[in-house]
Amino acid sequence: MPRPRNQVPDRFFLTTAIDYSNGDPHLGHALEKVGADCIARYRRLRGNDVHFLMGMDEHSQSVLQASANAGVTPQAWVDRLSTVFTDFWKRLGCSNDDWIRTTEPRHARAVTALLERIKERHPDHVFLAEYSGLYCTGCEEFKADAQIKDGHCIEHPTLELVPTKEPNHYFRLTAWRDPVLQKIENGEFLVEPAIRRNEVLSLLRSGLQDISISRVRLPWGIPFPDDPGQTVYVWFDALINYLAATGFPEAGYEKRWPADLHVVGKGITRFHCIIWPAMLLAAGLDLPRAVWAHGYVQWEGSKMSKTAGTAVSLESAIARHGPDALRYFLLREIGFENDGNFTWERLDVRYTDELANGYGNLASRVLAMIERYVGGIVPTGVADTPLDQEGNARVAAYGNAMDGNLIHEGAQEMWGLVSRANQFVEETAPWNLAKAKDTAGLDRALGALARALTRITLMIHPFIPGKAGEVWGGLGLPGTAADAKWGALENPPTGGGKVRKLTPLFPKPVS
RNA sequence: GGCAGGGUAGCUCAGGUGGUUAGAGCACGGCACUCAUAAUGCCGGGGUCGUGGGUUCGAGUCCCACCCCUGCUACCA
Repeated sequence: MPRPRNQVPDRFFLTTAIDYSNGDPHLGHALEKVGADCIARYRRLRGNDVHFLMGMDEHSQSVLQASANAGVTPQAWVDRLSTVFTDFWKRLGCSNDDWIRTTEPRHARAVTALLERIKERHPDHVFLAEYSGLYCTGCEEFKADAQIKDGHCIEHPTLELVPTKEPNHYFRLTAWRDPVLQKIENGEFLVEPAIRRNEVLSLLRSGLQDISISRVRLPWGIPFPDDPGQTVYVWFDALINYLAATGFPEAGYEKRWPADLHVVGKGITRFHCIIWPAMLLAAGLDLPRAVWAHGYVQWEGSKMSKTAGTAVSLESAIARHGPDALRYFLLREIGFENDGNFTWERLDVRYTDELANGYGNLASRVLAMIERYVGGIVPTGVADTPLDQEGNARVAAYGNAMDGNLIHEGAQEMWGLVSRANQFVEETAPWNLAKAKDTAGLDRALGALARALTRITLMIHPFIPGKAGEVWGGLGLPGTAADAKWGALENPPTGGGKVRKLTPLFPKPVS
């Protein structure tokens, strides 16, 4: 399959879905942010000029209602949530370059400009029509089928739903079905993984309807151009954040647009893979190169969303073993493709087994042997040991996997090298070399182990940037792991650094 | 209902176009080692490959039926 995003190797504009501000962040939000951050960090390692965007979706009826329930103004409500979200993402080590909020002026400007641009190019693609639906007087909004049970609103089963019509502005989505379909089919616009691509394709093939893009009676939104009585429907509004963050419509936005990758949840592919590209085509703008739709975090096999999400708070999940451990768990156990289960037991197992006994212990034993047997200076030497050879193969396979956003497979390659490094320790038995005063043998073995640990550290850095950074320092390497480039992974620095022993990176809880 | 994906060791999963004793990691049992966070390495036990038929010299791998799970099925985001 062609990968057009690699046509521009230097620049990489990466986004996550903007989070909906109707409640506190949970593990599901965290998976997406951490996964995208892992990709962003990997891309920097690859040498791309990464621009990483995250943000908040702050309009809509639900936000208005949530703020009313809390007894505060909508603005105060979203201000607070924006802070809560950014604090969590900072604690989890997210390296986003920008944080956009749909209540910002730069966003409203872009929404208005995009609508104007569509109307200019295709005057009949934005038009007025009647929207009819079932209106709940309790919620003061139209209800979708999924929100209706036995002919009544789920929230207000005692009230009658009122069939209502209102004039809405519509977008002629149907006109763009074939162009969007074609761009997905020919690989110009990638929808990944394949299961999501198939879903989107079948949706497109089964036909589309024009969509309503405005709402009356909803003050909490962006005013619809030339129609002060209506606001822009929240989804039409929200998608444009990716473009707004490039500075659109101001000159210079083309330096960032199009996005190279939109990371989203599997539930919102039709907005990102059908409606959004249609909007862009109508406005004569380039499509993003790719959308990656990840799965969900589940709890005991069922959805962990707003309702069930209270089972595990993000706060407690971070507190268990620290932010790096949670990042690692989400990416390793849950993965970035299928759904996965969160359980405390699995979190503990991954932590103890892979981080403490695996990576942490390897770092600990390598640094200790360098300290004890060769005076704490990393030996220089020729990278021709079996461990170096294994490293070459693992690094190459890691790169292939990570290039395709298969971060789960990337992690597997990294673990393959950890395993081989531990074997290498047993094979060379440096403690015996030391007894035999075989300094050449010690240099050769410990030099190879230092190079392997350097490679492992760089490969694991996108997953656990904090702890990997500590090991980088422990190896006495120049600069930081975050600034290191691919060359350091292919040909790790050949020694000379002064090691520094570390306190255990992943202490085991005493129990 | 329709479309799509899946049901393989206790757990999480690998197993292109059918072919020697079905694999990995974790968990479990034994042995070895001591540099390391009682860590690591080696060996081993453990599976009627959802069910029932069929094609074939031979099927986890193809065909049919059935059971179960998951996702999508268009304006909650």
